[in-house]
Amino acid sequence: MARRPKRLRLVTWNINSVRLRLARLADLAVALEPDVICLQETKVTDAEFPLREVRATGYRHIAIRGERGYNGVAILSRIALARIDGTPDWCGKGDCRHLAVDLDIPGAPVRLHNFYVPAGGDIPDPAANPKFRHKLDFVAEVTTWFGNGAASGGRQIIAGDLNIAPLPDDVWSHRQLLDVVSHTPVETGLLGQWQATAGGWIDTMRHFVPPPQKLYSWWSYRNRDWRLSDRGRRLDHIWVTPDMAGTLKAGQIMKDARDWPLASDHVPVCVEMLV
DNA sequence: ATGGTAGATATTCTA
Repeated sequence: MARRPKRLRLVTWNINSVRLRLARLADLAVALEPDVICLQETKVTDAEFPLREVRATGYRHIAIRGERGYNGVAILSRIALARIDGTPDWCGKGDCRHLAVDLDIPGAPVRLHNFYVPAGGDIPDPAANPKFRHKLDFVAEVTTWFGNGAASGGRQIIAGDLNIAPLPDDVWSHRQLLDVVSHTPVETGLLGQWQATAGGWIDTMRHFVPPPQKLYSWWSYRNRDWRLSDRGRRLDHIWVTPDMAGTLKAGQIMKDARDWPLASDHVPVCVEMLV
């Protein structure tokens, strides 16, 4: 007898401090009713992670990898999950930028990766800027890892703040951002190589909203009126392996979240699948 | 060309 497909609504959100924005997380849970939420920049150690408050929003299954003050990723789920141990220590830095879990969908498991790629600093020159060097090395290492078989063996999802806006219509001005970290050709080229692993990951937001429509997920705090100037970039992504193409049902970027009280500079990105 | 804001932490770093 055929298995009844399960709705999987997945959100990725750079929350920029989970402790500061717990109320916004609860709002997100009510507004979108995601089954799984991938968070980046939780900025909290595992010992200090607000587990009780997050469980109270309805997410009983939680995987966390955090450190003090910076970085930090978490996966919150209504679906049971099993954490994947032994993922690489990217660039040997011991920082908290990647979590992988298997979602317990009976008869149809899905592996989920949550990434927070280094932002890369201000100067797009790896010789002059170690943060940019780190970013390029990080993406290259991840690409090698997936290319060497980490992506083989079934359905997988990559979600997270990849800190790269790959397409010309993923930024407010392609021409003006070619020299700006997040949209330089070396970065978009490397991201393309990563995306080409696993037989070609599907960019789910662009599956639903193809170019030349503009699509952003981040607006700087430094713009006085973010909506008026609309100088956005699409830094947050959800990719799926090609064998999941038929599961994609809807996608949306929750732009209104940028106007929430005490907003993050990133907004939630959401995809719905029937898996 | 510059500086603008935000968060965690400690008076500076990261984004």
